[in-house]
Amino acid sequence: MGKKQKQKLSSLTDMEWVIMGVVWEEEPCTAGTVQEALADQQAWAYSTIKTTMDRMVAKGLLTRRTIRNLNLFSAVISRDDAKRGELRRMLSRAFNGALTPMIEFIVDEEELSKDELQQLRDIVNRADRSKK
Amino acid sequence: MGKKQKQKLSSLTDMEWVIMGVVWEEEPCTAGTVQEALADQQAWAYSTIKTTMDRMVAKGLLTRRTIRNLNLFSAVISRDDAKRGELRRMLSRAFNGALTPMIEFIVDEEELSKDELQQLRDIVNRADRSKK
DNA sequence: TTGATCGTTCGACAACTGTCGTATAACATC
DNA sequence: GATGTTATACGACAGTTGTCGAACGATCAA
Repeated sequence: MGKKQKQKLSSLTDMEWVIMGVVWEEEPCTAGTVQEALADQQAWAYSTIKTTMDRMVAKGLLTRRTIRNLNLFSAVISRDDAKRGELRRMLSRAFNGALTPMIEFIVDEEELSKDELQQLRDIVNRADRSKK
Repeated sequence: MGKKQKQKLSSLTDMEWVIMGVVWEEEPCTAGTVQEALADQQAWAYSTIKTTMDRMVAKGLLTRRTIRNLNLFSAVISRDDAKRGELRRMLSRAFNGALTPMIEFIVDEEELSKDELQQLRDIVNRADRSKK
């Protein structure tokens, strides 16, 4: 089978995004590590994080490897998978699943600075060239 | 104050999107109307829809006007508001809140057909021109 | 061996969401 | 007025998410 396994299109909750953010950087890591990494932004109790991470294992977002009494967690999905999931979810809810309507919306609803517009054009041009 | 009241960035649940979809078309309308409009796609009981719409009033997504024993609901937020909310939410979770990283991601991760790419370029060019 | 520590396990609880059923109130009709 | 049809009002329940506290097991250093 090809590279497109359509793996359940994982969608993360707010807290899951925050936790994954740390895991992607530090994996494999413990709940304690995550807590420390977040200490200055989020005042979460250890058990809050641990519970959530356990649930994430149950949901297939993380894997757990146990050494002695240490729980080392690793990500099952990549950051890009997560981004893709988020993007697709948003598209299907708000833009009928298609990309161009979204771009159109952005271009005429959001206030893009000339600068951003230029950036967009650059990106598109670049891609166009490389795709040629 | 300007036109940018930052109104709580409403984020809709799946079901709310579906219901709003009908309300935006038919408003002001009753729960029964919504149920009928969805009958061929969703097998929701009347009370499921009604309960959800009542909750949406409580959340400020809909308003209710009562005439006799009739509940007429109308949307508080526009479809564009909802789109904007969805888009922003997605951006802040997955792309650090910024647009260009997302566009970049799309361009090199998603498989855009040459066609779509051309569309994108058209849109951007058009915007660029009108903005000039 | 005895604490002090650190990590784990487990159970709890309140919101919010999806989902209904049922008991009622209003109304149109015969 | 009796009756059927509608729409409403309410309460309920399970599952998910955010959030902990407390009890308990393992480690390490004195």
